[in-house]
Amino acid sequence: MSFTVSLFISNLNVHNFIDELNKAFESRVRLGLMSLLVVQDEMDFARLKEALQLSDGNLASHMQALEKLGYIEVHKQFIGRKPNTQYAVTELGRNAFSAHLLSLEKLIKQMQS
Amino acid sequence: MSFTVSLFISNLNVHNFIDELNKAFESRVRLGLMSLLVVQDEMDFARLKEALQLSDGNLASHMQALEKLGYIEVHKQFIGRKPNTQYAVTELGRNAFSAHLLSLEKLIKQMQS
DNA sequence: AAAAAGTACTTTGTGTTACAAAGCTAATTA
DNA sequence: TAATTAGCTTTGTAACACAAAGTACTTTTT
Repeated sequence: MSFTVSLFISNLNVHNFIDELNKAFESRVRLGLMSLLVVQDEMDFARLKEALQLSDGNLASHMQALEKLGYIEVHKQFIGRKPNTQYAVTELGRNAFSAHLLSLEKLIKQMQS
Repeated sequence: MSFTVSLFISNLNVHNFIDELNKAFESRVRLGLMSLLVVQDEMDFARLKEALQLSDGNLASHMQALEKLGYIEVHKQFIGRKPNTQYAVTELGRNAFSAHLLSLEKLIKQMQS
């Protein structure tokens, strides 16, 4: 009897952890982009593209999605006379990503015990 | 100069971690299914469906995909006179999932340092 | 005996996503 | 003047997720 109960709780836990995960960060690319931006504070289009081996269009659309969610900010400037687009994570984005990693971490720890 | 070099290495690392992640386990549902099966050894259709709040069709198609990849096995039986389908993770699945979690863990630790 | 419900799907349809490839704009360098 | 750079946008395709409905067979309920 207590066996059944504990199984039920364990299943519930998994469900909760899963629900805490942020859909916006599911994909490997998004995980990579956020990881880089959280650490680097600012990175431009070319550097991100190079770092994650993405096509122009693919990177642009991922960034657009993250921007629409308010997770990153775009700063356009000129370096010398060349256009340059810098991306930075917002406070909201930083918090959301932290929460996501924390949920992942909890899930992983749950698995290891 | 050494600053530039260390940045380059850091970017490379992220790229490597991301590449190690298994596409099959990207989605929250897949993560949940595998987590449950790794811990529970065997679970049936109804329990999985209940635990993760999935529709019949959605669960069936996820399980089919995981089975096709060789990550889970299906055991059909009768309990009393009712049909019952048990799912279990395979050795391959267990290893693949472990590797995935390990890569996630490495990525997270990288972020925290 | 007939109707309802359980078990585990399959089928169908829809909307979302990922992504590559090509096009585009405006400037810059060769 | 031609090619390149920078950063997109557009277009098209294939994959995916998912709900809802349909299916087949059985069992339970009435």
